[in-house]
Amino acid sequence: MARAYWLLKSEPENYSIEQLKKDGTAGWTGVRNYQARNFMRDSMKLGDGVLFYHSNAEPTAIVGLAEVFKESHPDPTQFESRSEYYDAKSKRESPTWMMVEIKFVEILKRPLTLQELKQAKGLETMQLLRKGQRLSVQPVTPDEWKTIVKLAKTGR
DNA sequence: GCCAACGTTGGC
DNA sequence: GCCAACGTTGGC
Repeated sequence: MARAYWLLKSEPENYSIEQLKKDGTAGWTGVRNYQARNFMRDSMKLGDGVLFYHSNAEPTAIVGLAEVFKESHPDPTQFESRSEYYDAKSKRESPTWMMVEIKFVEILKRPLTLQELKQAKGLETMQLLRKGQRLSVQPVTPDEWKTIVKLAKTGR
């Protein structure tokens, strides 16, 4: 199967691309939205490309690349009663929340701000740019991926 | 199964 | 900090 592509949002105050670079890999814990979970559980495969996006940031931007390092497995924080992600209804025999792990690839030479992405040719239908789109895990098309990687390399 | 109330996300 | 958009909850 061909490599697929994704966009993951993170608030840099919570977890930034710089931190991912330091850590090398990161478990994507704490996702508590069913649609986002389904993407991680069903569709994200080893080696898939990941755009790392800083939300609630100055500026909001795609800041780096990563890839799927470990496919779907249960998010342990759902069972940790002291975690802010604790879910009392989730059972160990049938965990509600799944996660993947990602591996750092690179920090973009320059961040691609939301503003710039909105103006870029070829990204008009990108999910991230759709009004009201709040999903923290989103699919990215191969064309969008290509466009974004090229934008990051070439300046503009 | 509808839908109002409430909570969360995230750009600005 | 505001608030629009969306998801979830729970009464009926």
